[in-house]
Amino acid sequence: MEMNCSSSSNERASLINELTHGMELAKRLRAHLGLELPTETREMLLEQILSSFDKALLILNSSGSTEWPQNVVPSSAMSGSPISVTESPRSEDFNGHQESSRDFLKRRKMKTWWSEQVKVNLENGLEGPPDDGYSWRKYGQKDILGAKYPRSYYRCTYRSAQDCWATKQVQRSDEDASIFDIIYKGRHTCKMAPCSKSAPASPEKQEPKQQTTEYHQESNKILNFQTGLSVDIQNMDTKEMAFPISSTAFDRMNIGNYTSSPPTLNNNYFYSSFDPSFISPATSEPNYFSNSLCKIDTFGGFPHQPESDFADIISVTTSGTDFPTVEPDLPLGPFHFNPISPFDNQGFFH
DNA sequence: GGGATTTGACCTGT
DNA sequence: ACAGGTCAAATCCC
Repeated sequence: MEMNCSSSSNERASLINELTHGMELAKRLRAHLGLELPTETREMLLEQILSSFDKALLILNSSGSTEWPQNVVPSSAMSGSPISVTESPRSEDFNGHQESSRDFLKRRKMKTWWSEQVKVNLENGLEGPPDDGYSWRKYGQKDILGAKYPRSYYRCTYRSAQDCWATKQVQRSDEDASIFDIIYKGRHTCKMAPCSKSAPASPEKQEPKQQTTEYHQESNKILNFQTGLSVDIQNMDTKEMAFPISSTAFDRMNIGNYTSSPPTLNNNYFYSSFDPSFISPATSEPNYFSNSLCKIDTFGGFPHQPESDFADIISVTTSGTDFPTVEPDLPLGPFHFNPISPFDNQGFFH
């Protein structure tokens, strides 16, 4: 899966093709979405997915590299999206691409945490948020002042084994017990155990004394909840729709038939999905995507950073809608490390 | 018995 | 001093 600066034009063309394909997928998804999300939210999410692809194409085109295929149709012209990139407060610079891609990337590398709200269908017996595809170990629970429910703290099961420092906090919403606020900190650097593990992860017990075995029993459903289990993203904090594509949103687009992936992988998710070496022509092959993701070597160096580094929070908004987590001290964020990142292209940075 | 969870103690920042 | 976050021994569960 090595795909570095010397990637061939063909590979880049594939990347763009996949981006284009992804956009088409999003559009299809928009057409077939269920009724779980409020219409507004659903539309917003999807439009952002589309506009994000839009931006990705823009970035590719504005990379300045003449090596890039020019057959990309940037902008909404292709997506037909009624919402342009100006939708995002911080993306306005993208209009007329006044903002350089580098500047754009600079902005993107700030956030070290992100949150999302997950709504569960209590009727299904779930006591906690859905399995997000990772294996978490609970290491603490704390009553939070003014909060109705305690906050649970989780860390990656493979913290010691693989030096993976991803953590998350889960707290049930005061207003709506079916909503869980999940804050992810750090990204997974672990090469996860087989994603096939329908495993379990985060049976958040938010209500003391309540058992959550039902949650585990529902894990299979969770892994397929795109097909019906109502675990919805509600992270539509519109205060900062800066970067429309949310990993979670993207994941939930179901490229790879896996819809509950956490943002932590998302950068990898995002790009890997366009990696010709990872993706089969039929991107919808069940599990293929997920498995390939699991094998992605994530951004080097990160795992060795103390957890406290994650506290370097720049943006204070929730927003699973943001492109998540890029280490502030990483020179170029995810793009820098992603093997297929167009931004590794020398032409782009130099 | 081993891994996961619980929970009081401890640490850290404000 | 207080609240939030983490540790780690005790406990639970398979």
